[in-house]
This record gives sequence, structure tokens and C-alpha cells, in this order.
Amino acid sequence: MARAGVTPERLARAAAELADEVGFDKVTASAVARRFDVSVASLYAHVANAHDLRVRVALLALAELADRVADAVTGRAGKDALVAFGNAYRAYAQQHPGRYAAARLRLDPETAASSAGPRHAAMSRAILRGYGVPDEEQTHAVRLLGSTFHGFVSLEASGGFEHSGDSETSWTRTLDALDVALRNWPSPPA
Amino acid sequence: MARAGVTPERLARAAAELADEVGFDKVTASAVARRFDVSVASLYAHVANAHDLRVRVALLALAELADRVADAVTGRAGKDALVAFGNAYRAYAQQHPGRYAAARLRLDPETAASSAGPRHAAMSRAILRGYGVPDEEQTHAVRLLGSTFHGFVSLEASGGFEHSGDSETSWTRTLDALDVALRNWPSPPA
DNA sequence: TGCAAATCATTAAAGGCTTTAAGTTTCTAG
DNA sequence: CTAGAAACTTAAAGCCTTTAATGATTTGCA
Repeated sequence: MARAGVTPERLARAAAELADEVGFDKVTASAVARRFDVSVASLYAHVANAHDLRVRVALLALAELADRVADAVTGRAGKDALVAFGNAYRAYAQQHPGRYAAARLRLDPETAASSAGPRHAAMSRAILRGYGVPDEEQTHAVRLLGSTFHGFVSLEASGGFEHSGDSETSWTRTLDALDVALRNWPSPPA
Repeated sequence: MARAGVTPERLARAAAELADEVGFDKVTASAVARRFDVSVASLYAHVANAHDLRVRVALLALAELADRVADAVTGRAGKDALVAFGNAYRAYAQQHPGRYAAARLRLDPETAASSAGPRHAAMSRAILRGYGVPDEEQTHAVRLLGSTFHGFVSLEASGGFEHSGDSETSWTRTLDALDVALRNWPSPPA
């Protein structure tokens, strides 16, 4: 009965590791409890429920991802920054598939607002400023970046590109395409 | 004990409806059995296991989606075709969120090959031919289309765009961006 | 027509996950 | 040193998956 020293933070970290090892969908309260060598019930003193546990993994992942991206883009602008952003994003998803899956969890508005989500948006906007995308168009361009990166990484992770290789070239083309789109962004109503 | 007339097809259809109503993750063998007013165990005479049931929903959705897209693009070319493709894709995802989620299920290679997946790729290639994208680049361009559409629709469905509205304009811009990218596709090694 | 084999469905049961309730041990602050 | 808070445990109920054994219903062929 020595205390195991369970805290919400340690739980989230353990759950994140578990997610990367066996998949986010297999992150259960039971599995995390086993990893801590603690009874399942005791977890419920630290997290509200199984969903809460998963949300914590999501927040952890969003923060880590934002850190990585921030590191990658500082000191760069234009296509350099775009590529650095994309590469950091993709690398994180490849190195931490479980965490990445968690980061795509639907969060309720308040939770989302207090997450690193806004930091992601801010970094995207910083890149767009470099491209001269007008303010009132930035929301749309942020969405294009987010959609494209997420879409690529998500299809790549789910094995959609395995049949015929050369994922790298596809990624390069994707970055090129975004660069072209941002450089020729349609001014207000074209 | 009157027979309920359960068949793999009817199960898949019921599961698809259930998915659209309550979410794909809540499609359980138990829930489908209840909907058929049949004991859970009897389902296992028709599907191998719960995963098999979900795969069947995925195959159903992929086929339906391919039908919709095919309808939309026939008789069109260039940007018209691109927009029709995208709109059909997005509309399906919006009208059938559960089925769409199912369609993104990871399939093993053989199953994927026998699914409507190849039809999707073929329709994408048809569009690319209209844009004059060279053969050896088509795989990459197909991936860009798939990534972008999936990414947008997926983020939109998961509520990522709710905070600040005007999803429609974002979608228009996304289609414009793809059009630009395809028209200026980098010939082999630019 | 009539019955045997193949089908379809049921009950039973084991094993896992989630969550709550109630009780016990370990800290820690006064 | 001791009481209350905090951390854990066991117990139990409810739901899901899957397999096994059993009973009912078709179906098609003598």
C-alpha cells in the first residue's frame, strides 16, 4: 500500500506513452492503472472519468506540438517557415502517432480555448503575414494550412499511402502547392 | 423466436444508420443487435466480430461516396470537375458523419483493394488528366487532393471551425487553392 | 407429405472496461 | 501525538465482446 504518487500530470504522461505504443483508442483507464501498478478505481481520485484522461493526453500533445512548431519556425519566414512548420508537424505525428491522434480529439469550446490550439493558430498567422495574406483572409488560409497538414499526416498515418511509395515526394509537392496557393492568395472577392 | 432475417448486408446498413445517429465509435455489436431486436450472440453468425461489422460499414460508405462523386463529376472537367468532386465529398461527410468516419477506418491491404478505394483514386486521376498533370506526378496530386479534402472535412466535422464562422468561404478558398496548385503543377523536378 | 440437415437464434458464461461506494492506510499540519 | 485530509483498496453493478451449447425453423429432397 505504499503510495504510488499518482497525479493528473503523471497519468496524462503515462497515457500518452501508452497511446504511442498501442494506439490512442486503446488508452483505457484500466491500462493506465496497470502501468502504475495501482487499482483502477484509484485513478478516479485524480481524473473525472476515462474521457477526462483522454482529454489530458490531447492537451499534452497539443502543447508539445506547439512547442515543436514554435522551435522550428522561429527565425524563418516565407516558404522556409512554411516548410519548417509542416515538417515539424509531420515529424511529431510520425514520432508520436498516439499523441497525435489524441490531439485531434474534439474538445469542448472552453477546453479548446485553454489549450495550445490558439498558439497553433497564432503561428499559422505569423507565417501568413510573411506571405502578405490580408487580415480578413487569414482565417481561411489558416484553415487551409491546418486541413492540408492534418489531412496528409492523417492519411499517411492510416496507411493510405502505403500501396505505392514515395511519400516524401508527395509531401514536397504538398508543401509546394501550399506555397503557390499562399503566394497567389485571392485578394478579397477575386 | 421468429427469425429476424439478419444478413451481413442488413447489419451493415443498420450499423451505418446507427453511426450517423450516434457516432461511429458508438457502433457496437450490442447496439446493432438491439436495433434488430435480436440477441447479441446471433450477430456473430453473420459477422466475424465487432471489427468486421465496422469494416462492413466502411465498405458501404466508401461505395456510397464513390457513387456520389461519380454522379457529380460526370460530364465535367477542369475546375468544374474539381469543385463538383469536392462538394460531393464534403456533402456526404456532412450528411453522413458516422459513415464518413467509418470510411476513414484503416483497412488491411486486401480489403482496401476490394473496396471502392480504387474507384476514388481513378476519379481523382480523371480530373488530373484534365489539368494536364503528368502521369508520374499523378500519385502525388491524388494524395494532395485526398489530404486536402479529408483534412478540411475532418476538421470541420470535429468542430475545429466553429469558433469563428464562415466555413463556406474557407471551403471556396480551399478549392481555389487546389485549382491553382493543379494548374501550376511542378513538372517533374521543377 | 414428411423428415433430416443446414440455418437462425437463444441462453449461459467468462473476461474486460467504467464508474461509484465504502472502508483502510498513510501523510501532514496543528 | 493525533485528527483530518488524501491516497488506495476491495466490492459491486452495468455494459460490451466473444464463444459454446442448445433449441427452433426452414428447406429441399425422398
